[in-house]
Amino acid sequence: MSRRRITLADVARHAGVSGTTASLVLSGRGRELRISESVEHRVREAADELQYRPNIVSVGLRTGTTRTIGFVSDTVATSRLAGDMIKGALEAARDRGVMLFIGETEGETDLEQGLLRAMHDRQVDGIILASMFTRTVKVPTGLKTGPAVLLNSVPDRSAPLPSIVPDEVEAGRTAARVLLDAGHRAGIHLIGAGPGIHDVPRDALAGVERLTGIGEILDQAEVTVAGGHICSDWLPNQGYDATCSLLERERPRALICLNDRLAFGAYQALDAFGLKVPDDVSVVSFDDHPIATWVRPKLTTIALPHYELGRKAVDVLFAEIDRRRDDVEPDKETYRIPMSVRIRDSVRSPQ
Amino acid sequence: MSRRRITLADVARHAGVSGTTASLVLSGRGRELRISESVEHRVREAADELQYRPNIVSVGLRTGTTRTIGFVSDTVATSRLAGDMIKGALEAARDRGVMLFIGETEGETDLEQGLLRAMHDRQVDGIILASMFTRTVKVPTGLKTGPAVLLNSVPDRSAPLPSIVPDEVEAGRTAARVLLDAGHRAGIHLIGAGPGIHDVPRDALAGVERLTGIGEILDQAEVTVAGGHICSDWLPNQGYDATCSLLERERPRALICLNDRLAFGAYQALDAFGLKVPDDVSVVSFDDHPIATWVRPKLTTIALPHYELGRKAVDVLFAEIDRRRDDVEPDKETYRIPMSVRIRDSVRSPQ
DNA sequence: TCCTTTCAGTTATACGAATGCAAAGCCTGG
DNA sequence: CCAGGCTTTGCATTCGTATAACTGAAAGGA
Repeated sequence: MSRRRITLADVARHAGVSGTTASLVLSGRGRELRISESVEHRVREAADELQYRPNIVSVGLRTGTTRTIGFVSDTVATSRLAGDMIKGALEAARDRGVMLFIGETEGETDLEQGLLRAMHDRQVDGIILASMFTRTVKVPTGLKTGPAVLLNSVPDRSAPLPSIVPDEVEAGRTAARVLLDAGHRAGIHLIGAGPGIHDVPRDALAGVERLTGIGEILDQAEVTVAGGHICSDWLPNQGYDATCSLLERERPRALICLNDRLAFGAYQALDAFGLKVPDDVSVVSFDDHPIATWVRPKLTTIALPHYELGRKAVDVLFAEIDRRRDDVEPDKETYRIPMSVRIRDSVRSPQ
Repeated sequence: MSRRRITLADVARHAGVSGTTASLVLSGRGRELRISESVEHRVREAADELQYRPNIVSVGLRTGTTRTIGFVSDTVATSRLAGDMIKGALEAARDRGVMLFIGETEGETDLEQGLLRAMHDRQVDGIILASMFTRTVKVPTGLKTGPAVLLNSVPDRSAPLPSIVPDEVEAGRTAARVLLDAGHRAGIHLIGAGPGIHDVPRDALAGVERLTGIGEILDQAEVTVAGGHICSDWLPNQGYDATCSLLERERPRALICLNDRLAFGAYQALDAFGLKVPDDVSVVSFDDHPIATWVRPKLTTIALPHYELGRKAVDVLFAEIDRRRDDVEPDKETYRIPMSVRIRDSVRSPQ
């Protein structure tokens, strides 16, 4: 096909110097190692002219660093959430000249192991283990060797690792404040979880934390939640069913839906009962799924910061890589990324 | 940190043979090169015991093949479409023991160039250039060097490349047949494009092809489209507006929406006018976006085969890699992946 | 004058696996 | 008992880059 790639040796020959000299110049250490200005210039010229690009595979073999990180998630396709997280990670990586391997485990341990091994075989500089919904995970052994970060999940006691999660408790507080600020004091119902703090779908750490935040603010205001309805999955039809069964019993003034898909179902149920959002019932929700702007009226929701989560994961990972290099003790902090509210048209004061 | 990786030399030493022998055995060429059974066994034992894994970076340097491919798309986050395509590609890659680099160009040529270069620097075995909506693309120079495949786009005359696209024309035919089979003969309106074959959003190849298929079948049945309404973006609010302006003028019996998000908007408009789907108006659409199963009644739609597109791209890419290796002339075929209909509850016979 | 520094690079080697070539061991037939 | 062929294994080199160690010449100091 096209002719052979240009190597460092070609550049050196073209500039009439040794490979070492060319290497020194191009890795920017020419100055400190006393390469003369003229030689430095010659080498740079030659590299430019030949369009030299270092072969990263070779550098990887020699130095052990490949400017490559792995992004392993349990599911990439389930929702666009993953997409935004990957996008954030991708951009942060690009800023550093680093490439991203991606892999998907589908929650299966052996696939996960295989993937982590495949990545280590390729000498990745670090790994991001991402989860598609916030939860506690057992850290796989394959992660304990090199630099790693948990994204959207926190480690159980098995191993300390830095982790990045959305600040769900604060999001819960925000949601409650939105309703209080609008003047709601009664008839507030939860859709998807509650009323107890542990009435959440299995492993749904986000649920627990959102409820915690909600409860905290409502308690402070001495407002009590009128009721809650747990759903096993946070999907539209469950939101619909839960809301219907609520509406058969009583007339709520406000709904806090645990995510936007539930809220979408709730909209449908309210519509079926001839109730208007926000005149009859206010709705506030979580995630800022695209559908939140598609429904009428548009949904006020507390946004998951997927993009920022992805970016932050890369930042923390590189900090971790640096501390390992410098032999500093590893990070094990949990970074909470703020979730900001998107005020739209689904909340109004009662009356 | 943990102790040094096990290398081939360790295995050889442990088995009491030379590196060559160990290499031969482990690369499966022991038989053909007549390594004795006992030695072969010893080497395998040693490799097992030490948990040897070949360092792919090294192999990459030596052989030039890294068991890695690049997946470059214009946007990964815009919709979940990308997610499914990546998922398909990922699984097909995993079946081959290959890893995937991903990158995003955001449609910018210089980012694209940088990415392609970064991938070549890492000696990828091939590249998939994916587009998030079906269109014609100018093949970037960086792709002409190595094996490459176009996904969800076709090359312009600048260079021949194999490409994978959904079979949109046939999808259009299917949509038309769905309505004809239900007995619709009049009052069929298009939302999002039409009535002319080139009344589509800029670059929306999918639009042209869907319209072609629709027109073909309706013509055969001597049915004429009652009207069409082009939308600049295929988003819910545009579907809403288009449908509202239609409903102000006349009463349609069936809508063909050019995608599910438009259909969602159409649902809202129909609802606002007090019209019921499917009793008053049938709706058929394209894509099979998750929302198609969330709306009530569920939407009959012709599904984009994202997952299959991703898989096929990897298959074709590897076929291409093989033919380059064997010096066979390159592939330049366009592979059309069938789009299958998801019959749900939004179509009923008129009357 | 002789020895030490500094300068401005170069030579040699390593990273881990693959592979062409050579050679050692074994067997068989004369 | 040995030549010659086959079988089995090892040595040395290669991929492209980084880097420790070294060198030859000039300059500086006693």
